[in-house]
Amino acid sequence: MDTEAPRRRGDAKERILQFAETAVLEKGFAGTSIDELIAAAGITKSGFFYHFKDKTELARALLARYIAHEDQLFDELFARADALNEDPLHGFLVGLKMLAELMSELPTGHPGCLIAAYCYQDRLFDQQVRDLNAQAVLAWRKRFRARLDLIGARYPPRIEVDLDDLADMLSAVADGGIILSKVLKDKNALPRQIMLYRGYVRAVFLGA
Amino acid sequence: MDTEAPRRRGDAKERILQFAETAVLEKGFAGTSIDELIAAAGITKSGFFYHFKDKTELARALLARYIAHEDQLFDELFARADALNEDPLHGFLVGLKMLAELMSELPTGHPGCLIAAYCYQDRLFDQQVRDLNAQAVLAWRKRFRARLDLIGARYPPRIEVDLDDLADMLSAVADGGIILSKVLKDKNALPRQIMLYRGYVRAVFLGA
DNA sequence: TGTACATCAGTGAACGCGCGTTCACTGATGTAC
DNA sequence: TGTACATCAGTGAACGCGCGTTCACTGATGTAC
Repeated sequence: MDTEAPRRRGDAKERILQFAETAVLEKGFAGTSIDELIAAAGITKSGFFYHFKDKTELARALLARYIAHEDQLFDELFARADALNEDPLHGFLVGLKMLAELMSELPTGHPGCLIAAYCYQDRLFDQQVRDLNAQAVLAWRKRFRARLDLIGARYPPRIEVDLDDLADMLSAVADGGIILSKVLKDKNALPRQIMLYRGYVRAVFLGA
Repeated sequence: MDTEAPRRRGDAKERILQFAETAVLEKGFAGTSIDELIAAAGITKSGFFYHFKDKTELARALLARYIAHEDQLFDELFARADALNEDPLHGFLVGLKMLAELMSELPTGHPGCLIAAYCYQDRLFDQQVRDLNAQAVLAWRKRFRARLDLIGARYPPRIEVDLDDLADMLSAVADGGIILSKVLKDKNALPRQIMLYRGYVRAVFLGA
């Protein structure tokens, strides 16, 4: 029943990042010690400082890795959704449904959004990290806004909404849904909120 | 230009709680030291341990105080909104607008939601604190669900939504909006999200 | 009204552990010739 | 193909500061008689 991956020389950095992400989402950055990460990763403290010059470099690497993963996930998910569908509105609605399903398949619920976690401890980080965080949120706004523009060109909105706000709302509902799920220990709260957002988008462009 | 309140004997506990809330929202619980709180409050470390038997008791007191404040705010705000209006739907819509305006009047934006902050470091706290957190979210669901039931009885929904989910969505949009505002350093992001939620509620019960 | 005692709201000094960080060193792997 | 050297991915020991916590004590305020 030993499911641990074998510890190959050279994997340590990625193992550190993996454990660190989980730990930071559970206990915060200041509450996560280098000692516990190296214990989990199976290297010594000096090994840690070989890979990261100090703890703030870990924070930076962690966030950059998280953002890259999320971007890739959204790229792939909406590409798959669009492949099933010509229409930009229906492609988006399918994508949102796939997103909700993906979230409900997570066996122990969503582990948390690192952007949100960092936001609630941002005085611990330098400006570079805060900028990285803001950049990620703006990139998501841009991504979904472009999609909503495409939809709006074909389906004149029935409800007057600002499309930047509607694009931001997906980030907001996702972050808020994650918090609901975590606090209530109900992993379905997040997918239900995403489906509710989907219902709003449908109502905006197709009417009630 | 000295705007500091005079330090009366006996105020120290409340001063600690005040500083602690701000600090915890900016740096997390583990990142906030007792030393900095007593320095800000102007007492010694032993004074801190006179008021709180250990640091986790501070966490508990902080959360209980925050939840009580929020509950009071919602009570008063929706009572005022209802006083202006007979109809439960229009009372709710007015209340949401007042909430959005209240949020936009905060000079430096919303300081953050302690529920969300605790959620992202919940392994730092004991079960009692986690339960307190979950209880608060469930109470808000109950509060807004009761309101939506009242509305639904008079205005049959035009869009099929689960009313518990719609009630939860206000918490989600508020938490998500706070994160947007903080990360983007745009204090209007939160009130705009609240108004967007308001638009959804209107569409559900009045149609597009 | 004065005195005795109790409680409240702290003080001051000490403690030890865990934290992030540094530095000199090393054994395995990769590269040039 | 063998050897010399460089780089990679770490090790081991030490350091000092800041952290949460304890304990014996104290001066101001409140209460009983």
